[in-house]
Amino acid sequence: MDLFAKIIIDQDAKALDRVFEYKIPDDMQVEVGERVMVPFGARNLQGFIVEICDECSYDESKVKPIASKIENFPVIKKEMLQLMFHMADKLHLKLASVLRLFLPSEMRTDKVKELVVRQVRLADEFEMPSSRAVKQIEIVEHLQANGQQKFTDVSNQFGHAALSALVKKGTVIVEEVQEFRSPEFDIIQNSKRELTPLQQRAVDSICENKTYLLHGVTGSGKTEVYMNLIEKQLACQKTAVMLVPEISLTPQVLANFKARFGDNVALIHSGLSAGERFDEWKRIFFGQAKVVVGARSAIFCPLENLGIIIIDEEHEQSYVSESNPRYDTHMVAEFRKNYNNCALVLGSATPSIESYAKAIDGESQLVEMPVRVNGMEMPKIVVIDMLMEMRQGNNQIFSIPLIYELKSIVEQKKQAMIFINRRGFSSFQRCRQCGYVAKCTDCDVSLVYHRFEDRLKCHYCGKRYKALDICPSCGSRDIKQGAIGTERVVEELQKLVPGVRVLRMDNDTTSKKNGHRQILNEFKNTKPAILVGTQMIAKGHDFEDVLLVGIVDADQSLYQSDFRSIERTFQLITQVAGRAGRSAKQGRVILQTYSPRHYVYRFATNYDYKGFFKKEVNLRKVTNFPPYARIVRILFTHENETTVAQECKVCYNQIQQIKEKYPQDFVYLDVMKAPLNKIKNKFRYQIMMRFKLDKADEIEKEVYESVNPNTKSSVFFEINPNNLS
DNA sequence: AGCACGCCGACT
DNA sequence: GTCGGCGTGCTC
Repeated sequence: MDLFAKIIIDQDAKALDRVFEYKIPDDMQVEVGERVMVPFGARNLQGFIVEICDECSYDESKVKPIASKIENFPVIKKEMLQLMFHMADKLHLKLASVLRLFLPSEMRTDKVKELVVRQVRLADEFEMPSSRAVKQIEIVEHLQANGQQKFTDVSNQFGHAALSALVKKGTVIVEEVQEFRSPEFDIIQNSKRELTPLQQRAVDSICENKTYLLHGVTGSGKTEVYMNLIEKQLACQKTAVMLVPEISLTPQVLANFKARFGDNVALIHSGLSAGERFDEWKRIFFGQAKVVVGARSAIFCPLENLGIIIIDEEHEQSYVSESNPRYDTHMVAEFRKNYNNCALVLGSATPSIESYAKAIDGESQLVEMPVRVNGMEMPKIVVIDMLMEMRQGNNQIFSIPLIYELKSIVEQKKQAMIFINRRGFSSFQRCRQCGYVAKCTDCDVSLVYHRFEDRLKCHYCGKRYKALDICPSCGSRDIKQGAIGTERVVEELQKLVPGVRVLRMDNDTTSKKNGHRQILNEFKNTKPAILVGTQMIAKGHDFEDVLLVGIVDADQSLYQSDFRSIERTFQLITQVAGRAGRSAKQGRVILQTYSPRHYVYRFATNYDYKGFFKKEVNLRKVTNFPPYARIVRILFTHENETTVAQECKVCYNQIQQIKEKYPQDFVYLDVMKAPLNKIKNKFRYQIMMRFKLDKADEIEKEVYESVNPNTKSSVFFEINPNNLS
């Protein structure tokens, strides 16, 4: 009987986003998940088998046979196939574009790369070639000196003829070997430590196949808890994935895991070369690596028999992919947890409002670690009112108290960090006399200043306002758009605090290879020293001699046009503060702000997460924002502006009809140009909507289905987007 | 996506 | 006459 295969063509095009049916040749054995070549129109394309059946639903006379297999095993495992359908359905992504997330790019680029490498080595016993065969002798000597080599390398270096002659004689043996390049890492000793009772309790309470929220203050030793949980799983023959924000995957962290888990661990991070990445993937795929530690995309690793999934710093927005295909790591982790019937641990010192709300509602289990391992107090945070500083005649970046503290640090030959809060590129307008910042009357988020139009705009509803020239609150004309660059801060510091080494760490200085490590090493060995940097200094570096942390302009993240901006500010302060006083001496944090009375600073300085959560979650409830509402953004892009605008409008009209069906649920619906109206010569228009949760799934589904799949524009869906652009 | 088919303008 | 522009439509 004839067999047929349903195949997804590996092309990222809307028109091909469905299964195509092919006949399986009688002499071909295939399985679901395998990668094959198929004739497609005039071409031969790669495809993935997603189903095998004994009849076909397409006109049988038009069905072509599969041309050939690419590997002889399924590259996409069953779980991932289900995940593909799940993601494509929930996030409205193209099937092929989801599949591409599951495979290292090396497998697609360059026609087809082999999973195994042909290697040559000398036979155990052989006769030396005759003295006339110069090339052959060279090869034998080369192999004697260097051991096993790649077939292609030897053949390129010494010529194919000589090598195959040796193979024919049996002098050289060809083998197909998995060759793994292992990534470089610092060698350190296994730092396994005795657990504190609190850590032990956390480890013990995470034992079921549930979702856990591990809320542990900075310095409470969450990493040690994770490592113990992973060891527990390894002991019962299970595997583990641990996700860490890319920015935290420092050489030190990687070395720690390597020291603890040795060859059992595969590390996936952006510093790997393409080849190394592919090799790590192979080790995972074939079961040699049982633990995977990596950034966001590691959630797609082909581990089988998962026992635990850990998402460290779960509140980090980098867990939401912002380029296509857009996905949310939490959602994928939840799927894999259910499929493998294993535990999912979300860890953070400052959980996202959404995750903490779930724990409070009993959807996940809350595990708390409220005390630091070394029993130290959290550093004291001092709030400096920059408006007051200005009124007293200080117009500089640094407040008098901060300069004073910095000088004192230099005298003591200790260290300090200066954190520059710089998020995104959008800027707000602020009155320098009273601290007033303009907000949208409809959305309760800060307005973004658009220099080009000299207007203020709300990025949630598109409402436009006149730019400020007189402050509506105090009548002053002293209004500024403020964002401070790292270079300027360094310059100022060198002027104000002479005789100290000032190091800078930001995207510019860390872009070259190992830049990150170099700067941190230099900082470590220089005293006194000041390290100036952006987000990347906020994460997990422990320097014993850092006794002071300065936060230059905390408000930068507070007045982003984003409903999560207040929460993010709280998270940043807590994290940055955690850098000070990691050793015996208590640290100090100086926080400069123009809005000293904002509630976020009150809660942050008291390290009162729960108080902050209560206040914030209540605000979200009253103003109808997540987790009490859902925001959906549909983005249309096309090179022809009339086309996008028109197609977007048509879609909007459709959704307006849905809105009429659910008048109680819609809080907001509008069409507008996207904040970034044109990118790479493509115009961007968007529909923004917000509706209450009760019927959110139902409404969302109707909204998805109302979008015409045949538009010329590309259409992207985003749910509760982080930043709008 | 990419390739064929097809229907209009300007060139050896 | 025909070469070639890129709009439209199809690929199991």
